Amino acid sequence: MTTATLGKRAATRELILDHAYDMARRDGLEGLSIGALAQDVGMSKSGLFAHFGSREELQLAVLETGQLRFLQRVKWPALKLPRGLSRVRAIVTNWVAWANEYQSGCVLLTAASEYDGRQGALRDVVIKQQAGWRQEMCRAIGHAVENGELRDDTDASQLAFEIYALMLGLHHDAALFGFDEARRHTLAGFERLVTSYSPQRRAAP
Amino acid sequence: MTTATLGKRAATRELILDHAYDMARRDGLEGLSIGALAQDVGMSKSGLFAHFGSREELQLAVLETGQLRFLQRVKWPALKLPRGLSRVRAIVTNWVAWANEYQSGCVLLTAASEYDGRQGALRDVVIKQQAGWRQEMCRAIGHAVENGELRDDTDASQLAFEIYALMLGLHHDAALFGFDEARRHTLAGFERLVTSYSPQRRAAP
DNA sequence: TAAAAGAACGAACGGTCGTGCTATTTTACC
DNA sequence: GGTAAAATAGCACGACCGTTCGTTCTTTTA
Repeated sequence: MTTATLGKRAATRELILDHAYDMARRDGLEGLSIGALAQDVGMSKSGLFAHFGSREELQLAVLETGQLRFLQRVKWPALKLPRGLSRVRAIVTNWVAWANEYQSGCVLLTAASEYDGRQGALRDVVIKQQAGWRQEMCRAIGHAVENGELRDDTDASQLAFEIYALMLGLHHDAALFGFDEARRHTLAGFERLVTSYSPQRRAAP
Repeated sequence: MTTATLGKRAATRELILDHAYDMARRDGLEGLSIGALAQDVGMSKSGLFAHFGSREELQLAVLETGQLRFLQRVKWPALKLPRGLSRVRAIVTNWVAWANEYQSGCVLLTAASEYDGRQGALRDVVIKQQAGWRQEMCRAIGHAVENGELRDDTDASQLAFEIYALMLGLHHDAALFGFDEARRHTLAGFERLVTSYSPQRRAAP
C-alpha cells in the first residue's frame, strides 16, 4: 500500500530515513555513517547513497524528517485547541510527551548543538527551523495575551525563551538523571511561569 | 618557567590540552581527531598520542580540563562572596560571562549532549560532573534560604533546575540567534526567578 | 515480446581514522 | 662532555570514511 501510493523509490527513501532518524537520535547528524546506515537498513552503501547523492543531502533530509515528526507530534495537535493559554499548555504537554518518547536524543536539539559553531547548509537549516518554531511559540503566547489569560505587558519572546529553556532542561536532565524527576521540575517550572505571567495576581510591587 | 615548574612532559601535555580544548569546543569531544590535533599543535600524531595512550584518555583529559576551567571561572570567584543570594547571583553572573567568552561551544554542555545516549567512561564522567555541579548550585541556594533571602519552602533542586535551564537557553540562543538578546532573556528570567522565590512577596494565594 | 528505465549491487578509489613499533632526537644528570 | 633516559618523529597497519563506476536484476513501457 505504502509502496503503491508512494512508488518504490519514495518508499525506500522513507525506509532509509526511518533508520537514519533513529541513528541520528543517538549519534547525531555528524555521527551518521553511510556504511553503518546501509547495514542497518539492509542494503548496499551505493544503493543507499544513490537516494541522496551526498552525505550532506542525507543529513538535510533527516533534519527535515525530524522537524516534520516534531511538528506533527507537538504543534499540530495543539492547533486543534482554541487559541489562548490552553493551546500554550498543550504545546508544553505534547513537548514533554515528545521528550519522553524520544528520550535518548531529539534530532533537532542534537543538531542545534552540533552546528551552532560551524557554518554551511546544515547550520542554516537548523537556524531557520529553530527561529520558525520560536515564532510559533510567540504566536501562541500572543493569543493567550489577547485573551487576557496572560498579563498584557507580557513579552512573548521572553516567555517563549523561558519555556524553551525549560524544555532544554527537560531533555538534559532526562537523559542524565532520569525522566521522571526532569518532568516534575519542568512542569513545576512551567506552572510557576504561568502564575508569574498571570494577570489576576498583578499585585502592586 | 612553566617548563621548569611543570617539567617538559607536563608542559607539552598542557599545550596539547589547550589546543584540544579549543578544538572540542567547536567540534565536540567526538569530533576530536588525533591527526588534526597534532597538526594544530605542530607535532606528529605518534608524539602527541604517546601523551595519552588512547583517544578516550585524551577525551577524558579534555573533559577534566573543561571542568577545571569552568569551576575556576564560575565557581571559585563566587565562593569569595558570602553565603547566600549574593553568591547565587555571582554564579549566574559568572556563568553568563563564561558563556560570552566561550560563545561557540562549552565543552561540558557539548559533551553532555554527545554522551547522554551512550554508555562508557565518558558518559560516567559527564554525569558525575553534572551531578556535582548541580549539587553545588543546590548548596548555594540552600544558603540563601537559610539566610531568609529566599522563601523557606524553596525546593533547592527545583530552583537549581530552573537556573540551569536558563543557562541552557542562553547557550542555545546565543549560538543561534546572537548573544546579546540571549543574555537579556536569561537575566530577565533569572530576576523573575528571584522575585518568584522571594519571601517578602509571600502574598496569600 | 523487445526495448527502455529504474533500482540496487559489488568492487574499488583516495583519504583519514586510531593505534602500534622502531628509530632518532632532545633533554637531564654525573 | 659523555651517557642514560625521556620525548618525539617516522612509518606502517587494518579499518572505515564518503564517493564513483560499471554491472546486474527487476519493473515498466511501447
